[in-house]
Amino acid sequence: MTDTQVAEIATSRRREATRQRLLDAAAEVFAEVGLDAASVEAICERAGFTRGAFYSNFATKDELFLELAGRVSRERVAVVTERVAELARDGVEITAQSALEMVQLVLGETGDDRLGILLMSEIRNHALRDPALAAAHLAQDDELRRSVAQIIADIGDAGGLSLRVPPEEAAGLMLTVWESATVRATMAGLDHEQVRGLTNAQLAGVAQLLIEPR
Amino acid sequence: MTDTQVAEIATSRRREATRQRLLDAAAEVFAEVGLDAASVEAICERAGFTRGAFYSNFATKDELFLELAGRVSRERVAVVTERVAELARDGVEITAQSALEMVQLVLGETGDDRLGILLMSEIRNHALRDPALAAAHLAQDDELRRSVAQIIADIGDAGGLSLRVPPEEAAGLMLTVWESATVRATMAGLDHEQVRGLTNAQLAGVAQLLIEPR
DNA sequence: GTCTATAGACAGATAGAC
DNA sequence: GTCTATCTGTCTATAGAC
Repeated sequence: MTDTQVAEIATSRRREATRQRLLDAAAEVFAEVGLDAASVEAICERAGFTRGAFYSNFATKDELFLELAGRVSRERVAVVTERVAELARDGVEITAQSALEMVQLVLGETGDDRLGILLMSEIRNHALRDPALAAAHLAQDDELRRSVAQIIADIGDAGGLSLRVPPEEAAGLMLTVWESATVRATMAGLDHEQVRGLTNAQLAGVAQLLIEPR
Repeated sequence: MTDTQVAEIATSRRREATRQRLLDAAAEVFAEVGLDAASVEAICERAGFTRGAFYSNFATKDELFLELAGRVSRERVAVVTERVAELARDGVEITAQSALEMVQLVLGETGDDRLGILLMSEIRNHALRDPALAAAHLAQDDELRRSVAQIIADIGDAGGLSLRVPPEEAAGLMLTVWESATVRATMAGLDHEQVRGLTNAQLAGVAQLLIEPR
């Protein structure tokens, strides 16, 4: 390996760190004031850089937002798929009233924080007007649904309970209710724990609806 | 009545018309580009006024947005409550498979257009960061839910079918699914009819879940 | 010493408010 | 139509990592 290659790696390491810090700062600022109201200046200030660093790393604010949106969605999917993996690893062992278990598994520690909720809302809002963003958003949403569907199917098999709709539909409904509940609770000004409690309750109710009564 | 009084009424009439035109124009522009990106200039141009007229009627852009948000929510509620009234007037007459009827009644012709969807998303997004807007939004949402719950209860009584959850909960779920479906379909770039079709299908599915199997 | 990521000033454009 | 504030994106000099 030549000296220049070593240098390149070192610099790109530093560069990558700068990128990440800018993305983290942007996430905060976007969540606080929204994409449009967030100035590049404010993002840089939060990250501890000046605008030179910004434009050295991103062509425009939109480009940064796009990358951030992707990151957020991927993280969301990752958390849930991790749960699927856990489930498969430990071997599922669920009893009759697994409605609540299902709930816990779907959102588990995913107790999305306020920042995450605000960011998702911001992304959704912009996706309604930006076809490219919309496509990416919908694709990642589908992936999330498939992951949740997998969990639900596994639980159904293991617990010996039958669902009134296919796992995919059940997953879609659960996710819809989950999002709606978190947004409403956050809007009502509740704190993290309360948001989670309310969301759990809502999800438990839907889970009961989804289970075939015997 | 004196001449000045007549003049005053005429003036306030004209003023009111100006306000409404500004609000209509703002609704369009906000839906198109979002609250922040919508310049007062653009709103005035759309309405056929100059900025002078704007600041004569509204103190700030935010004030106008607040008023518009209220108007949009009230309209939404009005459409649904009107349906409740119709229902009571005509006398309900629904048969076994009233799942779809329920759907039709809930959204009926409410096939919210693209503009309405974008506006609601914009309002929701801002309500997450503005407590005052959030309170108003949640209150109107509750009112809407109560109206729908009323419809559902009526249908339940008339059709002799029992629901697996209280009407309020059923209404909440239907509305959640309704909103989610319209947003997703709109995001996918579907046209008005397709959005409605997809939303109807989703709602029909949920209605089936809500009905007690016999 | 070289190289480049970053700082910070700068220009052009456009916003809101009156 | 004006005035002030602010924002974006560019450009150049430099600090600091190798």
